[in-house]
Amino acid sequence: MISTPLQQGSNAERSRHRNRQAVLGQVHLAGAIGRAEIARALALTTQTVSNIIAELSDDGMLIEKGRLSAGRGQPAIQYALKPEGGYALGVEVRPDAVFAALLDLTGRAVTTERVALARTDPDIVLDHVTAVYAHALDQVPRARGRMLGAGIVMPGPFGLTGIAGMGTDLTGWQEVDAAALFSKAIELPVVLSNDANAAAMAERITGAAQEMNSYAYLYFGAGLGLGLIHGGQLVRGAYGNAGEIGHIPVPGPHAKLEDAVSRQSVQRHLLAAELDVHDIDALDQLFEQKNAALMTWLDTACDALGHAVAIVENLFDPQTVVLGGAMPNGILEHFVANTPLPDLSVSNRPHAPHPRLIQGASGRMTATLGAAALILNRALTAPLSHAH
Amino acid sequence: MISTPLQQGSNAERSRHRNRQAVLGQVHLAGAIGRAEIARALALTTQTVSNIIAELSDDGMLIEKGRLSAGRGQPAIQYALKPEGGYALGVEVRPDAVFAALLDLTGRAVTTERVALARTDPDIVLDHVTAVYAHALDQVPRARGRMLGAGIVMPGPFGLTGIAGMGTDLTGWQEVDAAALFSKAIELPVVLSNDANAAAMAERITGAAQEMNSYAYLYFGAGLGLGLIHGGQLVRGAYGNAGEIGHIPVPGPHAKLEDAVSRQSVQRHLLAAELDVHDIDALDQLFEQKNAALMTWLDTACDALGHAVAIVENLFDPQTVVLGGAMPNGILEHFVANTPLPDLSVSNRPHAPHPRLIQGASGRMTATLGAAALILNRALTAPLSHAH
DNA sequence: TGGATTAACTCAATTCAATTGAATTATCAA
DNA sequence: TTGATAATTCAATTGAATTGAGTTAATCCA
Repeated sequence: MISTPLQQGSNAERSRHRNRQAVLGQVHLAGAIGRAEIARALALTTQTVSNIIAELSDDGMLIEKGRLSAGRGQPAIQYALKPEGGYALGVEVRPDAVFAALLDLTGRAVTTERVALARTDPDIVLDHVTAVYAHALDQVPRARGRMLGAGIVMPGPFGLTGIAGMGTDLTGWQEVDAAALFSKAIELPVVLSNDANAAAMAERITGAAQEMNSYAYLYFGAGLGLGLIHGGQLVRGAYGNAGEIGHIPVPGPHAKLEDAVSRQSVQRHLLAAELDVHDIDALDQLFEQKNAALMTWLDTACDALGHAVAIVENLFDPQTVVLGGAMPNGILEHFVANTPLPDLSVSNRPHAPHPRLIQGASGRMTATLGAAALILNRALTAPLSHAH
Repeated sequence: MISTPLQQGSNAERSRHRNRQAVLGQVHLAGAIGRAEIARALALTTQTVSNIIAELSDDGMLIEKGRLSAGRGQPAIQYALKPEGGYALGVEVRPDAVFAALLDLTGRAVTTERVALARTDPDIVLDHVTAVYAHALDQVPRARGRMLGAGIVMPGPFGLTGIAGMGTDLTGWQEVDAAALFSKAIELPVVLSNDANAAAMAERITGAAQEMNSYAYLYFGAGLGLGLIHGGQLVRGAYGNAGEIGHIPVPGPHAKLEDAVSRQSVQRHLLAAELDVHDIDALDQLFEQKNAALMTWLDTACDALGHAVAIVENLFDPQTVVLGGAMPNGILEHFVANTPLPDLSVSNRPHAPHPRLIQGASGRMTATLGAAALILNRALTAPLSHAH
């Protein structure tokens, strides 16, 4: 589970690979863009970008979008990502179900699926994931042969740690190389991640943080998770377990953060008021009804969330903090509007270019889509070089 | 103050630059190493590495160290960094003084200096820094023309933030482009950073974390700071203010972390016991005497530090946490030995390859040396590419 | 002791992917 | 209509890597 990131030298082939990624990234960022502009952004010559664009068009990853006239000079031919140019599979393995989504190159979900899971042994899970993948390819035959890879979300933390066995992790997966197993089963490059990290990446590909390179993401899952993006890449930590913010002790009535802010927390709180709430829709209904028990929970949760924001801001100094996850949209909105933003923070600046707290994606599929986004990000982002 | 990291494409020249960095990095890491081994580590051909080594030797950055026989085959000629091959200036600007150090390519300090500072206006500071630099070059004439750059540490946070004006930041610097001013004054590439981030990098270049790519560093300065290294690079945050861990509220008797763990904290505590302690040596003496007031402070401080470790471990999942800064060595040792390591942490793993908490550099010059290390790291580390 | 084996190293030729420079095209502005 | 501007293309060049065929210096083993 230790990721030993290969320190690699560069040669012509690897340079071209990097430049292709960077060009795709610029196209993705701009939506539609001309070659000369890409060349300026990447400090390459227009000739080079022309060659790369021709190659990418040949590969079916780009389409022409006509010319855009901007003042004097010949109008630039605009290029955009061709949605059918590549696909990423996103899979989320939960204790009771497997979720899957197939995203096209632009990040749009072309098919999604959920299958129930009776047991979580590796064999069973691998079978289901393989089946789900096969089914997705049947649904979208044009994706065959154009798969970029699969992002797979599993409940963290990975490996044996002090917060394992807290109920969220899967039995039977503690000591196996999950990425290798999946990769062998579905014959695709696989990126493994926890829910929060994946969801964080989704915001960069399709969501609220597309123009941002450094941001933090607070994810409502069973617990509370954190995803960190720095320099356009996920900060995964040495063993892939970065972002376990839920287990941090906080001042206040609760022992740790996710006792105050999480789906489990609200369920427990509502149960004490004799309300047995199991899914997002039921929660949404209570929220629409302004249910008193829910409202008191929200108050404490907002305070605790403010605390989480304080920690994250002071530790990472992000451009913004995105709030998302498996919660009703209305409740996310409520959090964004009512979480007290700490004064004592490096992010409390007078002319901040971004709001300190913004709303991200919501709903059941958030992490599943994020899983696929991990793959898309790899295709669309070149690791940035420190300019000198 | 916003760092917009340039997304750059690659070409032959930039590839070579990257490969030179990577080769130097391998040599630095190994101490002495042969070309074929470097080639394997970087996935380059031996011929390429041969060419680069020849170039670097011509440039005076490497020296031959004889042959090392290792089993069969022709013994490899070993290469090592040539100390005189390059120099980095480290400068720390404090409210009352400017510290400077000149490090050679291997990270050894060849000259250090301290000059008192009456005022901290940019003009005054720039004059002093320029003078200190000139003096360093006089002391070490061979460094002339071989300067790689200057790392400059100033009290953070940079820019206008919610924790500005807390007494640590410098007056007159809030709204200037400090890096540009320094760079113009001393005519060197400049990297700006706060004390904790710089000190963190020092551990990677010369200290306790040379083989690590992902670790956290807790720094005792006036307050308590955090430095994060991920993938061999500093996590600076969007505005360069990442790591302000001291301002985080913690459970316990103190409002925020650095009320319990910092130089100011211990000074305040000792003052209540009628002990006026101003420098590290005096503190060390008290520690040697097992002074009762100091010991009670240490007890609370250890608990608070354990809390900081819990946060850092769960948020970053680092290989280790390094403890260092402007404290007597004995006290750092005490902290490393007595800080309670939280059970509820992703770093609490059964077969951890590294201790969870280790001791880093201590003493007054820690951040100054770290400042120079920022420059050396740039020369010795190529940004890592995610292998595919 | 001496040949086989192994691995590091060198030289020359080749290849890849960038840059350079000159020419062409399409639009805007006067 | 004409000149300026900027995007684009084509052909030649360059820089830095790889490839492939030797050469050298050590260990292993008969």
